Amino acid sequence: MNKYRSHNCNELRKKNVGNEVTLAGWINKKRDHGNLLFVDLRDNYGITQCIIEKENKQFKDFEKIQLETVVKIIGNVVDRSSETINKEIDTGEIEVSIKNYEILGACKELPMPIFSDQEYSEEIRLKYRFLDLRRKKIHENIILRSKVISFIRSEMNKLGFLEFQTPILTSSSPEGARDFLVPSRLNPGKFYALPQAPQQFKQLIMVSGFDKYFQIAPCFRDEDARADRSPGEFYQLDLEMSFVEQQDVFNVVEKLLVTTFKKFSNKKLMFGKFPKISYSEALLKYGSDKPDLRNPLIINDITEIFSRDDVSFEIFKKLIKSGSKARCIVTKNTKDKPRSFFDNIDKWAKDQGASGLAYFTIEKNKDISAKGPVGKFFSKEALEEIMKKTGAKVGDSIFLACNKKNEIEKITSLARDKIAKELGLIDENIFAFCWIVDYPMFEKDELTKKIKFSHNPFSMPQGDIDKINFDKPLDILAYQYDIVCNGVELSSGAIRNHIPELMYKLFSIAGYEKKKVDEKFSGMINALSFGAPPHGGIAPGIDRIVMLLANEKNIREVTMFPMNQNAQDLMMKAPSDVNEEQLKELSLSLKIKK
RNA sequence: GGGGGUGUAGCUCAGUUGGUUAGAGCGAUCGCCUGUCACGCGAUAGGUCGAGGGUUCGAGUCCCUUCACUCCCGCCA
Repeated sequence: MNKYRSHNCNELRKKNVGNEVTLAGWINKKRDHGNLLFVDLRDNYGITQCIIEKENKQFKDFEKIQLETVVKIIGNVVDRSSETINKEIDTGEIEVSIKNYEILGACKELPMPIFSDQEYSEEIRLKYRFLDLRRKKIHENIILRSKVISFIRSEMNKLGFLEFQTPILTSSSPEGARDFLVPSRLNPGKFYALPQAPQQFKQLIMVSGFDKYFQIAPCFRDEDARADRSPGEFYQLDLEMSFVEQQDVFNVVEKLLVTTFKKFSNKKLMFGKFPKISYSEALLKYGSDKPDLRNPLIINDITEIFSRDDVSFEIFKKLIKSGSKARCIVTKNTKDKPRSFFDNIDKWAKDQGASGLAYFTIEKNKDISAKGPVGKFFSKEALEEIMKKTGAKVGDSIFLACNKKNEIEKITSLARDKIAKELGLIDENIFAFCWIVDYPMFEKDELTKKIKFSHNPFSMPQGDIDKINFDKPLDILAYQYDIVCNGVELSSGAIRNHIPELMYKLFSIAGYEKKKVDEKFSGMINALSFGAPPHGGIAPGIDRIVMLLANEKNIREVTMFPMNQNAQDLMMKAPSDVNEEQLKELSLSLKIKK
């Protein structure tokens, strides 16, 4: 026992009654009855009720102590009478009668209450993060994060993976996100970059013969934030394996995620074995490469219907002639939904920048017919064809949109979420994982019309290498894959291209000359020509995994010291100015736009 | 870079068609209270209504500009 405490605040039970104990913690709450004062003393482990009466010389002083003051309390554990037992807390059967106390850490007037379920502005929370972190929910989230990470570590160790650290100061890479740059003092005018991910290093670890690597790796990307995306930095479970095919990586990660999610959440897994959905199928059926599979709605392409003579929906017909697609979402048995339900969704779609969503409901009196603003444009036969194609039945409704491929994917994807929410189709108590596979190696930049890597330039193209048709780069698929859970992109990975000639070839398609590749990826391209094993890996996002497990919508809720949306740390006041001396040492001068 | 939301007491919020002295709960301070666990009761203090400009006899409320926070689009291989 040290001088601060003999027990923590969640330790004392009935068996301790009669003991003299020393507790230390924060004053969570006081209930002052004038001649009798209850104090809830809180620490990391729990709460113990302490009590002081006016007979105690220190009573008057104690009454005045500010909440959140840190105190040491010496007292006797006493039994609570049956009617005063508090079942809400673990120590609720006893209380500590205060003999003596001592203030260990005084507390000023608080900018925000700690013991409260109130929400506070992000600004206050971030500025006083150390206070915010005392609050129950977020305190528990951070503890959960720690437990999840150490569980993952031990599982990875059991699976034979070795954990290695890779450099934080490395070189800038031309592909991908914007780099954070760090000026070099010893090399004036030159810059390090913080790693966007340890991508090249982990491949070099494979070339070095270590076989299986992992790391809870910090990653740095200078891009704008989102609710599920921290500005600046985040963590990945980075892993890489030698002599593996795609399925080998899947086996490891699937097992790891299933055990992790079962251990840390009560929610059910929708699939024991993650379904595999190709990128192109995902875009067609869900409008997105990160579909929420809890949502049963499916998007159908019905472009062909509009070439029929007995369909007179001229706006769509015209758009389709100029290259647009028509796609629809069927909602089951919605014939009795009020007109406002449909109109609200149409209005919502317009708010999203789409031209709206047309709709009709399939009815049958004598013949099949369609009710709704655009129902009249479809003949009985056309409706029957739509029903055949989409599985729609009498009583179901159909929402339609028509636009260019990219646009229609975007709006139908959003509409799929929106309609499911309106109809309450999403079971919040489920985790629905899936693999998205068969990503294209390249895509066309809409602005520049140039061919560029669609994801990771180091991915291995699919098929027999000798037979790949490099003249049609957009048709080349890659051994590139993502894991998606409940519509959240959890990780992406690939089987890597370990053949230098093939790498040069692919980079040349994306507009990089051999010289440039040698220059920008010198470490890796060189290494690959000295006996590189076939290898592959993946990197699940730790923050997002914890976010799903903690049932939080915002990544800040599972991050100990997050930055705000403008990538500022309001508590530490980062980023900050530096003095002339520092700049001079780095051979830098500032030119700031007004 | 673009679009939306929010901004009123230390904190969370209310504030009507533009109309007297801008309110409530929590917190703070003071007083009363021996079984509370969101203790109770009474009193007091606490406001540049984010900032600046405009319209008006009169602006928390209407208009313009701007700032902060946040959500989304772009971006994130």
